[in-house]
Order: sequence, then C-alpha cells, then structure tokens
Amino acid sequence: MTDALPPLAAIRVFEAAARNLSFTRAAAELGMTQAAVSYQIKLLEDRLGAPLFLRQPRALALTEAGQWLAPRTTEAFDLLRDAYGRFGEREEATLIVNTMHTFAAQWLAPRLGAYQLSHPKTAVRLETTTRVVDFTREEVDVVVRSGKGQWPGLLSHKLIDVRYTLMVSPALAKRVGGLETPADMAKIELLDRGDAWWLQWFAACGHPFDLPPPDAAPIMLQTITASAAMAGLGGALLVPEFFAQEIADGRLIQPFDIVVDDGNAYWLAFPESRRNVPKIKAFRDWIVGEIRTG
Amino acid sequence: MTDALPPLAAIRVFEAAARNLSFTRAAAELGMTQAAVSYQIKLLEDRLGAPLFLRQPRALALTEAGQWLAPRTTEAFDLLRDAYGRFGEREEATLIVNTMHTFAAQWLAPRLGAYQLSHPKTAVRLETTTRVVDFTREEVDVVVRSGKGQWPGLLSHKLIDVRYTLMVSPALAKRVGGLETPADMAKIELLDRGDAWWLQWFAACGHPFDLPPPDAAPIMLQTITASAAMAGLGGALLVPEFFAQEIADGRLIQPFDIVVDDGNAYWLAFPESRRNVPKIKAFRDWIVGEIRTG
DNA sequence: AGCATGCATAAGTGGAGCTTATGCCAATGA
DNA sequence: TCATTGGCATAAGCTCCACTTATGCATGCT
Repeated sequence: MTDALPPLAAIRVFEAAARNLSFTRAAAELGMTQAAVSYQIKLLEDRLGAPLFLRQPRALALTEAGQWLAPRTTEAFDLLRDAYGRFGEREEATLIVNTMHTFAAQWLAPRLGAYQLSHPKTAVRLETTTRVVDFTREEVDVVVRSGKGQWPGLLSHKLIDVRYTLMVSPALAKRVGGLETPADMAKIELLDRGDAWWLQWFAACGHPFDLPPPDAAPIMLQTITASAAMAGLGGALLVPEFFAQEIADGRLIQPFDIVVDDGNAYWLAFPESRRNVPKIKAFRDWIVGEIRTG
Repeated sequence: MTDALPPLAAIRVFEAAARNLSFTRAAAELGMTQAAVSYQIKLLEDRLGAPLFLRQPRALALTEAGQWLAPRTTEAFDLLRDAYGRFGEREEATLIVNTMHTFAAQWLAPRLGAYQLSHPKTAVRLETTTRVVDFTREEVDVVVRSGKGQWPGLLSHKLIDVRYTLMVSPALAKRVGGLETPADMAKIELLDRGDAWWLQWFAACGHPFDLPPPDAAPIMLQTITASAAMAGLGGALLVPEFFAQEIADGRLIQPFDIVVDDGNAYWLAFPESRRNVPKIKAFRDWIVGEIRTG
C-alpha cells in the first residue's frame, strides 16, 4: 500500500479550515496562529497539486476539489475524535486488580462491595494468580503482592505486614485442656506442617520441638487451612489481619502472643507512570484508607 | 469541542502497529525505524494513560483498550487513505479552461473535439469571460488571455499574435468593382467602426481617411463581426488565424497584405506552481503543438 | 550454548511546524 | 474619498519533537 497520505498535520488543519470556512477561526480552534493555518493549507494544496480554497475578498470558499475532500476528511476526524474522546471514560470503566489468593479471599473480597458502591462508574475485575505478574506482558492495572516493596518502575504502598501467629478453634483448645504454654502444642495437630513458617514460629517461642514430616499434600492456601482450624482439626499459622472477623466472632482464638515476621509485607503496586490515572488513584486512596482505619 | 486528540503522528503509528501487530513491520510500512515506532507508541500510551499493547516475548498483542481503539482508528485512516488516494485520479477528471469569447469560438472550440478524443480521461470545461480571471479567486485551471505574456506567478505560452487585417466577402468585393487600392475602401462599410484598430490600420496603409463616427452599438465580438462581413455587409478587421478556415472556404478574402499589430498576443497561462499537474501539462503540450503545426 | 528476533532506551540532530511581524487587498462606513 | 477593518499571504527566525543510530535485554529457536 503506497501510503500517499499527505502530512496529517496539514490534513487536520484543512479539516478545521473547511469546517469553519475561515483560516482565522480554524487557527483559534486549533490553538495556533492564522499564519500557521495558511502555511499548512498551502502545503497541502501544493502536495495535492490543486487549490482547495478560493480566497475571495471577505469570504473563503471551497473549490470543487475541496468540497469533495472536506466531508470525507471531516468524517474521518469525527471518528477519531469520537474514539479518542470516549476513550478516557471507557478506560475508567474497569479496573483490573491482581492479587494473591489469600489476600483476595480474606481481605479484599469482603470489602469490595463497599468500594463498588462508592465508585459506581468503575467495575473492579479481581484476578488471582500465584505467579508474579509483569505489567508489560499482562493486562493488569494494579497488583497486591508480597515482598519488600521495592520494584523498579513500580510505585508501592504497604498494606499489611506478613506476620504469622498461631490460631486454633476455641473448641479444640478446650478439648485438649487449654493451650497455656508452648509445651501444650504437642497436644494438637499442626495444619499445613510443611510450611517453613512453623520452624520460625517454634524458634520464636523458645520451645524445642520436633516437627513432624510434612503432609503428603500441602495446602498452602490460608483460607482452606483456616477452615480446617475453625473445624477444630488443629492449629494453623495465619496472618492476624486476615482473620480479624473470625477472632471477633470467636471462631478462632490466638492462644499466644508470639508472632513471626520476616520483614516482608503485602504491597499494593502499579506502574509509576500510571500513578495519575484516576481509577488507579481512586483505588489506591481507598485501599490505603481502609488499611489505616483498620 | 475540546480537541483532545492525541498527536496525529502517534495515532498513525498506532494504526499501523495495531494492523501489523508488530512494531518492526509497522516501521517498515511507514518508512521509519522500529525505535521511532516504539517511541510514538509509548507517547500515545502515556498520553492516554493506558497501555495499548502487551509486549509478549515474540508476539505483540493489543490490550482491551487497544482492541477497542484499533478498529476505530483504522476505519478513520481507511477513509482518509481512500479519499486522498482517489483524489489524484479525480483531479484529472476535469480541466477548466477560461478564454475570451473570440478565441473560444474561433480557435479552441473547433479543435476541442480532437483533444477530448486523445485524452478521454479528462473532460474539458470551457468557460468564456471578458473580465480577467484571478486564479486565487476563481476555480480555473488554465486561461487564454491577451497581453505581453508577463504575469507574476503565471507561466505563459504564446499562442497567436494579436494582428488585425481587413476581410470582406468575395461577393462584396465583386459588387463594388474590386478592392485594389486602399482608396477603394471608401466604397464599403466599415464594420464595428468604433474599434480603435481601424485608426491603426488606415495609418499603416498610408492612405488618409476620415473615419465615420462610431456605431451606436458597437459589436466588439469578432465572431459576430465576421458573420456580418461574410454576409457582405462591409469590411471587418479580423485576426487571420481565427478565420483561416473561412478564407480557405472562400467565404472571406483578405484584399490587402496590410496587417496591424500592437505587440500583444494571445497567451496560454496558468499558475507556475501547477506546471507539473498532469492534466495541465497535457493540455499545454497539446495546444502548443496545435499552434506549431498550424 | 549460541544465534536470531523483537522491543526498549539513550543520546544526538535536523527540519518541520510553529510564531512574530508585516504587507496587501477589498469591503465597509463616515 | 479616505480611513478603517477584516482576513489571508509571506518572510524570517526559532524551538522542539519526531526521527536516527547505537545499544541493551529478554526470549525462543536450533
């Protein structure tokens, strides 16, 4: 395809001039000077080899060639103006959030309803993955991931420290006669006991303990592990912020104050270059506020 | 209308990249480097606040935003490409020639048929005016006008010298007993005798003559004056080239060799800037050839 | 491993696309 | 008739942006 299109700048100027039938008004509309319009029109006429306007004393008129070209050009520009004009609004329509399963299930999902209510114009699409997403390869607006919060090109906000503590169901604690000291841990099952956090937890409580061999099929999903714990099947290491409601309801209790932590945290992150995109800014403000107010 | 259109150069590059799903191929199509395409796409994405492409290892893909924008953009560009692509061909379709009445009637019109046959793609529209046309104000491709052939901004080709000579019908000459010497002129009527050329003509033939007062209603159109002469109503001053056929047919005769001339000529003229427009070039070549070959 | 493919990025540059300033023409109006 | 005004053309000069060149990096292929 021999792209014989004349310079687009000239075409745009022609479109405005033809619509206004005035170089001066076209210049005003395009935010440039009348001289620039005159220059571009001349350029286009030279390029096409035919005059497009008749310069009559006080009035500008299109030649036949111009009359033929003008409506077609305007039609094309109307399409562009419509598409790029509605783009912004369209873009605000959906926000794609990618998080880890646990955060989505235990923290975000329960709160999303409120967000949707306060931001009716944007629908949140919540995706969960285990793999780390690459913003240049996948279509995601913001992510919640764990780490130290330093990712090149990304702006991040700390949400929740990654800290684990022991949780059991009150019924289980009662059945084994109470969990008063770490030594009592021998009385209960350890859920998801392949989890390396158990090692740290026992180290932190200063009580030597022989960890049993890991389960054949580790669970590794806090939501499920927590369900097992609530069912009284054993003790689980869980992030307290994720189960605040369960503790408040009395479905889980935290027998010891011992909390382990490796310095990682859950972070909200998104490309630095998109920090001013309204829907992203709105979501960030909301989630940071939610964290602050508990 | 807030013309929030992003830079058109970026839009054009996006259109090509989206169509090719490859920055490299788009660059080749647009005759620029891959780096330039990458730059423009980034510019557009920054401007819109949303990525348009997913840069996957060996394959480029459009994001949802890109998928929404691409077809609309391509549609607009297809319109432009179609319009500006067909423009040239359309432009060749008609040639507007503006001449003086006499030249059109006596010289051009009889030959136009042959031109149309040899250039079937362009229709010639022949307009005649008395007023001098201004190419910037009226829609005309070429003119034939008389003068010295020097007009700023115009390119001109000399066609025919403006020379007048006496013509009468053979019947009239016979009726008055022949026109042998200028003295015989007293025997016939002078057609269009207000015409200043008569003064020059009598001066040139060296024979004193009292010009009668001008007609109440001067004709000033050679075609009509010539008709009157052919009808035997008197002698007329006519441009010989315009009446070659009538002389050949014996409908008019030129009794004396005396010819007057003020240095003016009929010229073909058109804007210098349009000298390479095919239809103009073709017409000029043809008319110059017709003049040369008589 | 090593090569090929394809996009990103940095640095540097040339010229397109402006602006400012001025001229010119014709219509308008006192 | 003369001054005024509206509107486009033109010249000169500058600025910045759209490019190129060169290189890097990641991935997939052989």
